[in-house]
Amino acid sequence: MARRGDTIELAVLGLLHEGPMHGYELRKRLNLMLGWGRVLSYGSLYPALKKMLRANLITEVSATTAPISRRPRIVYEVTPAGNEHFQRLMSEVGPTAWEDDTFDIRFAFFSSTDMEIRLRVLEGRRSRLQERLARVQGELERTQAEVDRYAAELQRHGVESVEREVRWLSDLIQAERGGDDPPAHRTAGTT
Amino acid sequence: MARRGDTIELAVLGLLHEGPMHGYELRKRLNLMLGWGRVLSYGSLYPALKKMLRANLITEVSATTAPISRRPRIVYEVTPAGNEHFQRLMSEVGPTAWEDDTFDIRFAFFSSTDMEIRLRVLEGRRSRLQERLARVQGELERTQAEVDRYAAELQRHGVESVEREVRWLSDLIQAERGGDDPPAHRTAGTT
DNA sequence: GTTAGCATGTAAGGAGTTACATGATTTT
DNA sequence: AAAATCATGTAACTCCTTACATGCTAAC
Repeated sequence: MARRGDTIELAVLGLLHEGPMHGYELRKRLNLMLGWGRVLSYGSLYPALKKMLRANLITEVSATTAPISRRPRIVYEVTPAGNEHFQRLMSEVGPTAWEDDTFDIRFAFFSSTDMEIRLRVLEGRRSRLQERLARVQGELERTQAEVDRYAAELQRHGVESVEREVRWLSDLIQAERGGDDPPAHRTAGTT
Repeated sequence: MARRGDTIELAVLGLLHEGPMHGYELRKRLNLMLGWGRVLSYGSLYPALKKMLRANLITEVSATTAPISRRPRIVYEVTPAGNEHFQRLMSEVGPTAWEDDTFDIRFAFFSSTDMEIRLRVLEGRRSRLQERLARVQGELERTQAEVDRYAAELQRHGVESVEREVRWLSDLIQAERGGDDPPAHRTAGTT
């Protein structure tokens, strides 16, 4: 049930979807992919991998194309169970499912799910943002007594950013619905 | 030296700058102010307040305007030591000082510091973002082999957002330098 | 041959959340 | 009088980061 810390699990399963990989590489790819927030450390990746091994979500694969002499790199592969788990995590709509990190990871691996789920995630994220927007703007109207200038500017910028993201999500939702080639540039004027 | 968890401390001191407040209210104000990221819980606020009491950064103040019958609300006030600490934290440029949360809090309390520090923080944040931008774009050129469509769209959106923030920061820096009234646009002449 | 980067791991600790526990006050 | 909200707190737990520990391989 989509606990907070399943983020790594989701990311690892998603990446391994592209093919077998070892820990070090997994970490690099991930940090590049989510380079704007926090960065993943070995201290959390390796234990997570072991845990996933034990849970039979991934298996070690003995170097297919590996030159023999290298330091024993442990290459992992998704198991069928892992795949199921991935699909389940992707489709789950727990309370934390729309938070920033979680959303980004889900989005990054959209290719590995179907449209139904993509739409659910996109729409869920959008409503969540719109709720926040409404709440903040409502509370601002009531509390507006004395607003510090800088604090106000921060608010304004925040609101603007969220509004931008809402528009972005709307475009993506339309693209999904219209069956367009996923995202990139919106072609003008289809419904 | 600006550890990660001084965030709450900074926020509390900054808010109490506006006048005495009790815990519950502190929390509400804070969550409104930083409503877009994580939300502060009692479980972290109250212990932090106690710790700050012990460190003599704040003191309990026995209800100035308080109607007597209410449940004993513990109202806090900044001490001179707390004020010094606040100023020190604000001006400190530790490795975590430019991360999202920390930056937002600092920015929100800009009114309580002087321009020199404001510029340092704004410029620091901007360079940090520009570095990230350069690094990511560099790595993208090298790794460009097969980029998944959705992953690429996420990247694009991320880059765009960061670029926007850089422009925002640049405007603010110019305003500070020019001695303009702080931010982008000014609500008619209050204060 | 020594530094830099690849590669895997562990132990300790920080920071904050959840859930629990309590009780007053205001609103319905 | 019940429900909501104000108000303060504690304990357990989760997740992650930091720092440490190790050793191989490539480049200079």
